[in-house]
Amino acid sequence: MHEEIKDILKRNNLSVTGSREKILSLFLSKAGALAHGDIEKKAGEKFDRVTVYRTLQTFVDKGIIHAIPTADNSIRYALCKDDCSGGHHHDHHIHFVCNHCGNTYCLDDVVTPEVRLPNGYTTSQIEVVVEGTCKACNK
Amino acid sequence: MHEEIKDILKRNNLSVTGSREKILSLFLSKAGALAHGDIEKKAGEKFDRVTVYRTLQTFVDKGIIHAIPTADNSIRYALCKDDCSGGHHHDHHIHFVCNHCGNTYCLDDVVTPEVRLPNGYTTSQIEVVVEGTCKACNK
DNA sequence: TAATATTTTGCAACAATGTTGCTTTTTTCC
DNA sequence: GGAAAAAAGCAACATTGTTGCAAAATATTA
Ligand SMILES: [Mn+2]
Ligand SMILES: [Mn+2]
Ligand SMILES: [Zn+2]
Ligand SMILES: [Zn+2]
Repeated sequence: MHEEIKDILKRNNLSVTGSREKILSLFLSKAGALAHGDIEKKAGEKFDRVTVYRTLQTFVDKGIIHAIPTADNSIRYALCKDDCSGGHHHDHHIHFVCNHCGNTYCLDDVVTPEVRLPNGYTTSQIEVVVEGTCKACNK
Repeated sequence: MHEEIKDILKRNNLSVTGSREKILSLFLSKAGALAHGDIEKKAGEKFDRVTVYRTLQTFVDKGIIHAIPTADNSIRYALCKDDCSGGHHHDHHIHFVCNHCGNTYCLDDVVTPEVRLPNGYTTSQIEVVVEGTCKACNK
């Protein structure tokens, strides 16, 4: 596990530092997405608030994580699939926010649907966020 | 025009006040959505910042406007169609953010697409935000 | 219309979130 | 191990959002 983290950092030409290891480990040990606040709380005792911001920004720039926009206006982040490396994001999946447990998941197998726009509009990206009750909470 | 504003407020059991008239007029005179910041700037000389927040919240509660989540995490608001009144929102349209002019539009004629979720998930709401270049900017 | 009850506003104070410059520390590379 | 480069910490600040309360405006009733 620990080696995997170093691998990810090196693969992205990032130096291996405590905060990066810590924050990356948070993502790897959690299925869903993490809100900025969660990360700050869990990493914040050991690392400065500013460092958390800069680390997350670095990870987004490198294509290691991606931001998920939600209705309550609190950014969440989740790990990208491997083919996002290099600063270009290719996340063609949708996101699911559970109103019951509050978790946010990447539904990697659900492809973003086609959207027929009126004439004149051109598309560069489509974001789909579904709200509802997740698998675990429906049991 | 001014009578229309009063009508909307009265229909929603809201008392007619300066800030509500002003903010509502901003929405009626603009095709697209307004960011909170825009509203604060345009209404802020005359009204307190807190009043702007409370007015927008009131409008959302009443179903006069709805919030649009965007990737840059700045809430935008747009007028609801008439059938939203009463605090229940029924906005089954998608939103379009133009990367060129920065405007955000409700595409009222584009119905939210069906999304096939994995077994176990249940849906209560679907948000679709498309980014690209708008009609006006493509000309 | 005037008096009263209700609602809204502004203000102040505060909390939370995000940003920047600069110095010190850590990491990388030779 | 030492030099160069990168990251972290710190402090200060800016922006955004929230709350309680007194004053003002609006609605209601007589
Ligand atoms: Mn995702
Ligand atoms: Mn809309
Ligand atoms: Zn759940
Ligand atoms: Zn445009």
